[in-house]
Amino acid sequence: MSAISNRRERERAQRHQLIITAARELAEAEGWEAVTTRRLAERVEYSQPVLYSHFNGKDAILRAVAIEGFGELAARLRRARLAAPEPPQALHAVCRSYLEFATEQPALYQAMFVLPTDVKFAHAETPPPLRAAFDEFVSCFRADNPRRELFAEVTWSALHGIAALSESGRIPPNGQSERLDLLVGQIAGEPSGPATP
Amino acid sequence: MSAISNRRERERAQRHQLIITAARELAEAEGWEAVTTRRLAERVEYSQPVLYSHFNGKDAILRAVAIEGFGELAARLRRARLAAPEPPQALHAVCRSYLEFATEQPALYQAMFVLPTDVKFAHAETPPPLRAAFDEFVSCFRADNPRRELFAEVTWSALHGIAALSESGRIPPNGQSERLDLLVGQIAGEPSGPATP
DNA sequence: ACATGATGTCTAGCATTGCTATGATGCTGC
DNA sequence: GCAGCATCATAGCAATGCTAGACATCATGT
Repeated sequence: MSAISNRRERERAQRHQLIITAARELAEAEGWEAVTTRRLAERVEYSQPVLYSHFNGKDAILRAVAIEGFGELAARLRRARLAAPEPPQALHAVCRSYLEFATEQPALYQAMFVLPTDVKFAHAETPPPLRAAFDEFVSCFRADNPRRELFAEVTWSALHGIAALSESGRIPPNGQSERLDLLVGQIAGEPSGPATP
Repeated sequence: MSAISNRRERERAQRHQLIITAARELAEAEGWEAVTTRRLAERVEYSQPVLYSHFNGKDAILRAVAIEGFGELAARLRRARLAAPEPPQALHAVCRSYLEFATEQPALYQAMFVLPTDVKFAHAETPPPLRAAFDEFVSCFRADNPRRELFAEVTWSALHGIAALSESGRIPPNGQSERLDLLVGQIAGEPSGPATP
């Protein structure tokens, strides 16, 4: 009951991850609308019901992909922030990293922040990696700023707007760095140019 | 061939609008995933193929709803801007109007700015109302600002981020006005409080 | 006035989707 | 070696977007 079922459990965990990875790759290659349970099952070389023995449904697979993404995003933002020499540049570095993440892996980003989800944000049951990612934004603002959480929230929202509108073709893909510079400059309170309307 | 076919054409146009309105109401009441061609057909009291004699498919209906929304949004933003006494307050008024629009009609907003679309943005074939809505943001910045289009773009993106994350439950619905005040204050170059990170 | 042709509409059906009940197969533990 | 259980696939369900074909209705020309 020990060695054998250990192996089985290991295989099962591997297959669990295989499904997540396959869904993610398929979405990244052809978009989420191409991720059907049949295609996904064929890709992992099992039949459909196997998917349902691992996940409660397609939504659960999507959620698993998203949570995987939260961890990667948090790590990436943290690296960017720690690599920045000075606090003022940290915000810029983190924001640029965020946009790069969204651009390089659009399907993953969609699963995390665009598609309907029941993952709890800003809540007690929030996945730790997600909270960690948000905290990277918070850490970009001085600890004595009583509204740093609000600043982080607005910064993140603005970045999401840029990423989402760009990805869906609603603003031109070019000019992302100009938008980034302007946003960070204004958020950091350094009006660059004649800003006052 | 004149009077009769005139009447027919009029009836056809009415039905065209009826379909758009029905789709919009149904989406607003139960979300876009509840808008199926069967339910929509039943609601307008015709059979499914009638829908396809007016639109090239479900996507085309969605696009028609979105374009209707662009017109309403443009009118609303314009009213807000013109009602503002001074230029500095115009930006705030327009931004607040935008968020109100998104909050009051979430499904319409989704069709316009979230769901996949092939409507051309910032392009030669951009629907005039859409361009008009964007221009309302541009008009909130001084004409001598050489980057006012960029300012408008970033402002709009940030608002969209706030609207989208709020609607999908990714940031708490409360606190929208604080976010709005902070965003507008920073964009307008008036750091409100200890802003510098 | 009546057949004719076109116009408009519906019934019925197809392929695909997410999901599940049922049955076959093979492994575990005695 | 055999009972029992876990594992997996086949086959099927209801619902979806979309379409072909039959059917009816109505304006028009003789």
